[in-house]
Amino acid sequence: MKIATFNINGIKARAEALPDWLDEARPDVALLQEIKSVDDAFPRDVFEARGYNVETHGQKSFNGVAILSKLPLEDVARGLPGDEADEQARWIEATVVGDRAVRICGLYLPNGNPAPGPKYDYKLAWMERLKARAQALLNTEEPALMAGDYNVIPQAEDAARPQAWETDALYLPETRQAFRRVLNLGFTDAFRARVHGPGHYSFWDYQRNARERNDGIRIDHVLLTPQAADLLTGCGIDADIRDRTKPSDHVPVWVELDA
DNA sequence: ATGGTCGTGGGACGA
Repeated sequence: MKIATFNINGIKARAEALPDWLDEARPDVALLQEIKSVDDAFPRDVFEARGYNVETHGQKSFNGVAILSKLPLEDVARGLPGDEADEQARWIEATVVGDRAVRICGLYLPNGNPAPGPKYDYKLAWMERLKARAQALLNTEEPALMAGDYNVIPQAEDAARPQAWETDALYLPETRQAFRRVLNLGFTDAFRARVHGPGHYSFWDYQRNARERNDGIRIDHVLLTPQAADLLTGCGIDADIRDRTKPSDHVPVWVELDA
């Protein structure tokens, strides 16, 4: 089962690039972030025509997440638990039934800039709620994963110029600590389990020719429960997608599970 | 130090 996460930065703007990537990469499951669309405006027919089941959790103009799956989706849930007043569409999860059932969560973690400030407070509070959901997933002792745009640069090796991010909400010590607290519950960063060293990024800013200079950061992650990590057979970043016509500023990150 | 680029929606705001 191939599962990919992709921050598409607007479904309308990716009307060509997203289907093209799906046809090439052929993921069984694609977790999308920043669809920037309400549910009714999401072009689900484009994906249903390719054999995908479509579940969205949209919002007008901003945020918004979705799951595309060639396998049946069960028990779909929208919204990260822990704050009934939170109206931002940043979390969707479902059980994907292949050879085995896998609980799959798609997330768009708040950016948090500028820090300090209310947006950074929201980011840290959101990460606390994430930790609670993560612990609940572990407690099931079933294969599960949480994948998406974490807006977290975990370590210096995950940025081409880490010094440039020192005061940024994506790399502040408190941000990285909150991310480690989730990992330390018992999750595996799928990419780092298989690929070591610097130079592997999932985001390049549109500005300052960041892609041409490979001035990137690795902020899109797939975190696996131990039972999912047992099934891990591959992981990759489709960096070349960033060089296509009208690309997102993020690229897909994928895992292959024996499930 | 500043501004540089996108997307949404049709003006700012978010990233």
